[in-house]
Amino acid sequence: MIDMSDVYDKINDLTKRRGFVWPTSECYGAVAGFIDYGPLGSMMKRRIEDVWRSFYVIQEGYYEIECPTIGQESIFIASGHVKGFSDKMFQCPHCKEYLRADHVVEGGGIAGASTMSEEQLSAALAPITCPACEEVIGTVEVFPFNLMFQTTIGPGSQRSGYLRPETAQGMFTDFQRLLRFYRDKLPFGAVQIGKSYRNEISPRQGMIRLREFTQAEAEIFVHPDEKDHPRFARYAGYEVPLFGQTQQQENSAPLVMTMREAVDTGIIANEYVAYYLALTHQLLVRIGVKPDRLRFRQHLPDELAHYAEDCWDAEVRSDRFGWVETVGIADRTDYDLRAHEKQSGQSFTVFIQYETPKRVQRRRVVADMGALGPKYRGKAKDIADALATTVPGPDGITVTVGSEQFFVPKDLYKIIEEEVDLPGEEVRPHVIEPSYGIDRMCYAVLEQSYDEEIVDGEERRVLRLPPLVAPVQVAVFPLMNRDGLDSIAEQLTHTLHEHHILAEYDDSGAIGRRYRRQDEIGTPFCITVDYDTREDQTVTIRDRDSMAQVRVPVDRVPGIISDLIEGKRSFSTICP
RNA sequence: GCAUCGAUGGUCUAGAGGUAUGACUUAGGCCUUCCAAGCCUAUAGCCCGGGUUCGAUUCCCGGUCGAUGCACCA
Repeated sequence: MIDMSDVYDKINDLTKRRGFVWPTSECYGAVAGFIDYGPLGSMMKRRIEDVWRSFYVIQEGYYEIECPTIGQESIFIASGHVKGFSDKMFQCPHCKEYLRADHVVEGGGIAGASTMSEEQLSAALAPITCPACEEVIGTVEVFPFNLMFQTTIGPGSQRSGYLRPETAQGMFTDFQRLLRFYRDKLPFGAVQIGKSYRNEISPRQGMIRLREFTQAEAEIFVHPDEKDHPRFARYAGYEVPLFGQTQQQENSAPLVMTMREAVDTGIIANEYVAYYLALTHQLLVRIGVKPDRLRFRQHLPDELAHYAEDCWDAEVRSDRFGWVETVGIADRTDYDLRAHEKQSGQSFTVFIQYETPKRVQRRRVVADMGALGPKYRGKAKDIADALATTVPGPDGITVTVGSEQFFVPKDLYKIIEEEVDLPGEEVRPHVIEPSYGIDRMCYAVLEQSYDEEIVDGEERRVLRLPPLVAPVQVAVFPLMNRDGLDSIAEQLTHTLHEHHILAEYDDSGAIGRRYRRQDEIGTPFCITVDYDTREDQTVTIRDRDSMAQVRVPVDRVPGIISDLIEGKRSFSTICP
């Protein structure tokens, strides 16, 4: 009935007009890839983040941390972003087009381009024709384009720093502190909501692809051999549409199945990943994503990061952009902790006690320091340490210390065979990472909430936002701004504020106009003070979606509105 | 980043080498006893920089932003 084909344009228009999202620093000309959240957008975004917190922090018990958005170079050397987050590019000398060197080389029929050096790529490109202008490329320089914003820390040192391309690294670099905080037990998790930065080459698509964006990420550290979620029962029967590798390859529809089935049949790698798929589904639906516009797509083997065991994207279908990746849920194994261990030289393991100590046979090489000392002098200690980690030969042991080799005859050490009780072992946890793009969630919610209908021959624009995320929670109107109705309405507004409800008072213009104003920004309920209020202390509550009204005593309003916002009851169950 | 097209009050829009039309919105007032009613009044605009010109919002060049395609990215 209503043409929704250019919903994106309508959303863009509405969000600009009504203060949800603005182009940034417009007075100097906006910059692509950056946006400002206006008053209502900031409020809505905050509410969405708070729903996220209610799941991850309150329900799951993973506390939130807050790390700097600028990180020193070592972090991103370890994470692989310094090296791996850059594309090797070149500029076609003829048409000035910037192109991915490896893609063009592969397109030219040469295999293995992804592992080539810049020089090799440059050489390989020379005889290939440019896919943009079809000229033979010829001599060209291949250069790395890193998606990270680089900066320097401090005035003199010129120490290199980067704006973080994801919030995740903070949870990894704080691993040992977090482990202690959670009293040395697995599993535990920490989350972070904050800004991340990627210097996209050509961002478009409004809120979908930004150079500065908000992520909400959880890093859950689990025992590598225990990927059964302790509270899996919560979501075992929860059904989710799964667009697995097989369905994608066979071009078939997503399978709807319970998480129990998905894990048992091996479609999802383990209970942890399945658990957060289901949780994500529940979360996205709660903020206003329609279930029929939501699916979980598994990464195909060639797009799966080499270290990841399994990865699923929650995709939300947009009228304008198709299926948009909005959340990524990955089992990253111990890749990140291992990388930081290597880069920092620190330990990123957890000591796990066995239930009963393990009795093991152990053979130790113990040096006779009384003999080694006089013989090797200053090097005796190093030699003894080296002995401890070697396997003895029949007559002695040859050890390497520094660049020197020493043959240590067998009478200078003793071999001790012993049985010892091992109380436990050092384990490097695996990481389960649900990573949410908050801006994309905001856009999805706006797009899917947008509706138009004809009421009495007039178009009504309404954002059918869930009350939980609507920026303004309730509006209060006096039917007439006189006869004392206005002061009663103002008083009610104050009372609502005292109940921590964001209520907006409006007495300007006809009552119908005021309803429509609130409809357009998604305010779920409007309260009207009329002449009856003066007689019997009742007001009407009007529901945004049905436009229906019920009359209730004014002193019950705060309680009813709170219940409606929190979803403890629905509008249709309100009785006078 | 390349190519094409575009940019006029908050929004939509008319327009011409001589500072701009109309509607909606917003604000104030009148009116109005529940869904953008009516009347009066007001606020508010030619994307930025340079060039041509007596004069440029209009023509030219460059930039910014946006749309589309390519490329890139997720």
